[in-house]
Amino acid sequence: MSALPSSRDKICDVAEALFARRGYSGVGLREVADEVGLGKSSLFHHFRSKAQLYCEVLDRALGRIAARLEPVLAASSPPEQRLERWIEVVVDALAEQPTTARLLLRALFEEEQFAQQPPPELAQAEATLAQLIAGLERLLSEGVARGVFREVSVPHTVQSLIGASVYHFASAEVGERILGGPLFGAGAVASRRRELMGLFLNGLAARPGPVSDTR
Amino acid sequence: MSALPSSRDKICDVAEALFARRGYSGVGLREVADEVGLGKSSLFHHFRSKAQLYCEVLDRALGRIAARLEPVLAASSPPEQRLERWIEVVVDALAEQPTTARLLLRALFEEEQFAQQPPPELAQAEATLAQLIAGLERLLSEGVARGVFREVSVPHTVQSLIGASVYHFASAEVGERILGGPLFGAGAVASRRRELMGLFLNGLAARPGPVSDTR
DNA sequence: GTCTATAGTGAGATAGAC
DNA sequence: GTCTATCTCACTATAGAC
Repeated sequence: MSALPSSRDKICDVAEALFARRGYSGVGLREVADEVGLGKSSLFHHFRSKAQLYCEVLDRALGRIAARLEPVLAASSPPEQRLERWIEVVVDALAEQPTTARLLLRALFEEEQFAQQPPPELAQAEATLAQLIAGLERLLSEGVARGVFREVSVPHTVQSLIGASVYHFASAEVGERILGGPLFGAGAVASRRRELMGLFLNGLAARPGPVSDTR
Repeated sequence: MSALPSSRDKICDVAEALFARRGYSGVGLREVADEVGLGKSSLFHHFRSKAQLYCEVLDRALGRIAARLEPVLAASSPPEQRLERWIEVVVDALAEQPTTARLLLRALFEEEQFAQQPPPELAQAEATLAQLIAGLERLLSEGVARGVFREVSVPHTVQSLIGASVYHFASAEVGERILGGPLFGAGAVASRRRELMGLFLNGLAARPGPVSDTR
């Protein structure tokens, strides 16, 4: 499917890269059009407005993550294994498409821009996000209820997981300076997976002692 | 000191709030001037350009954090206690000035805007940040060396600490929906402190078992 | 130190030919 | 479905009176 990308898809791809780099207000449609190889006005045949284009790009990116997380959140394996898989899938998804983390982290800040007249696509993106969060909350609550996790605050743990995973891959030059190398290299990504699993599985483990690797 | 804020300070205060909310490109000097109660042109008597104003605002915010963290990073207490203090100070600093976290997290993304002609104030902000990170790395390395922390990757742990603390207070509506209440209320802030300490002290604790609260 | 006026540029969006 | 031309508006920044 989709062997030949339509103009619409090409516009979205280009816009996603630009929005991720410079944010909503930092990107001009002129720049998008030029990079796609179209005139500026042609964009308005595919999208009603810049806001709609942005929200569609955002929804696409969230949808990609949601699609990969769905099987993890629906699984019936024990919570600590599901959390391990969650971290693995999220890290891999963010690492494969370097634009995603920045786009999503920026989206936190840009929602205000659409507070007045939110395009319908925004509501869909928000619904997707709400579903993702609810799934993660269920996973954590179950772990706490079963006594395999400490009695942490589930919402705060969700925040920490999002922060530690999304921020890292969005941190660009600052992150590369801290790591002393590229964020998206295979080695760095594998390290991130390992470190996040270690931090959260040990950090959430119920009193007796740290959780040993289950594999 | 500074009982009477100068125009310069007022401009910085207003600009900080706006930059935090809408980012560099999302803010017009017109809006800043109106809110300060000045004409647009008057801003240029205090700042050479919008870029310089932004970088000065950023440096100010970073300086506030650095000033509070300095004694923590210079202390000679054991690493796990210093980490506890680090979390406490960072959470309190971010909580007291709600604009700070958003401004700093956004700054990650906006550095590219000044890549061509970076104002001198930007270099100072970067130096301050580098110092902060170096101090945190020292703290963690020492903990690992003494065997009180697991053999984690120090740079990755720095990233996780930044992500989990800064992201949280920058997460705005998304975070409030997850928490089910305000981010900056006294209770929520205390919870955040507690949860972060629990996560990181347990998550970093060396093999035998979780760290007990030292107070 | 603040103002008005304005230069000069580029933005998002529309109309209508092809 | 893409184009050219154009509208309207906002932006950063400057010049110069007060």
